[in-house]
Amino acid sequence: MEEPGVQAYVVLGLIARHGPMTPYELKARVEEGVEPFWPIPHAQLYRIPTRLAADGLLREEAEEGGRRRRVFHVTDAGRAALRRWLADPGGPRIETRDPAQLKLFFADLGDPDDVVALAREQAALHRRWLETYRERRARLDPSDEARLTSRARILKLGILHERAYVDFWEHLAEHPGDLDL
Amino acid sequence: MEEPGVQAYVVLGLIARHGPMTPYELKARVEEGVEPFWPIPHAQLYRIPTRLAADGLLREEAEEGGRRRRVFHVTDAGRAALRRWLADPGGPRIETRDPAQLKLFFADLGDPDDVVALAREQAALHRRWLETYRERRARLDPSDEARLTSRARILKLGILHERAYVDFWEHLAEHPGDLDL
DNA sequence: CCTCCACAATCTCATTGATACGGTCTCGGT
DNA sequence: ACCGAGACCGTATCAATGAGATTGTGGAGG
Repeated sequence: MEEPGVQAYVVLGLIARHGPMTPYELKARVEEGVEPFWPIPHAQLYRIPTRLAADGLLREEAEEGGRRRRVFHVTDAGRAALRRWLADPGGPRIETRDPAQLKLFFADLGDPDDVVALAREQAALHRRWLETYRERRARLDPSDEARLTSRARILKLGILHERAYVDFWEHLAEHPGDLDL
Repeated sequence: MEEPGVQAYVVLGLIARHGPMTPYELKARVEEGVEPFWPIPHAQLYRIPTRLAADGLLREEAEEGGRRRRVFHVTDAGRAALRRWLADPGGPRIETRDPAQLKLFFADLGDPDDVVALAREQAALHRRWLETYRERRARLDPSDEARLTSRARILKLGILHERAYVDFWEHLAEHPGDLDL
């Protein structure tokens, strides 16, 4: 059995938390919550559970009916693997891919006005994300103790994060040429 | 000619700025500066210039000698493509892949102590990055006007960014259970 | 002259990403 | 009851990618 990749733990975790699921529902849950720190293209959400089932970490239960949906359940082995993963503070390096920072990096090769346009665009974009995170946090369900805590925490990080972006790009849009914020 | 991907503009930009280069030197420059916002596995830095040369955006010049190094030069078409790209404020969505945030997201499925260990680890990690960015900014060469500006700006963003991470993880390590920083 | 290590490029191969395609269910209208 | 439309759901396809092993070169020191 190959050591599962990080993506695998996303599906393991989602199923462990919310109960048996089809790949399509996984897709919805990933888009909802996981996307900002670990995007997964939807086709993967059909391939990964298949592999996990072959490794015994999930159990597949075919639904009847023309739309042959496949419902996946966690096995004890799956839960154990998940806990092992959570207990290990290591993992692959964090990665960011931001085309805007790239354009800023190469700004000396282009027109100075390009930077201003870029900054305006990015400021708007990150303001929108900041807003959606704030709203989500406001709408958190206060029942369900453990869930609330972990949800509030990552939203907090998202907000901190987007605030840094907004500050940076807004400042750049309004005071280009100023080197220290 | 296929529309070039983002990675292509990284090599185009680096060669346009620093002059003709071999893939190996590209690798070094990417590791130096681009990695934090657009990582590229080194093998790509051999494949991409080949393709760009086929598209006429680079020109290949084989070096003599047993070590058949290939030096790539920008063409006018290459420079034009680069400027067009820089002038367009759009681009693909920003993406982040952070295993630590993922573990935090699933924290409700594991032992509460795991979070503290994770937070400590991450705080240390991001403190180190914060330090290296600060040092780099201190060591910036004040000659070379345009270069300095764009370099200082992205370092600034990196610092803002890492500071947000450090604040978050440090706080979490010391006051787990506290929901608003 | 030989050895060792950093330098440099390429190869391989399973995995991925992107996306088109093929079904199926539901619901409103007739 | 029948139909059409659009959302829902799953799979197939295929080139591109990522990881990392492998091959080879040049130079410095013994």
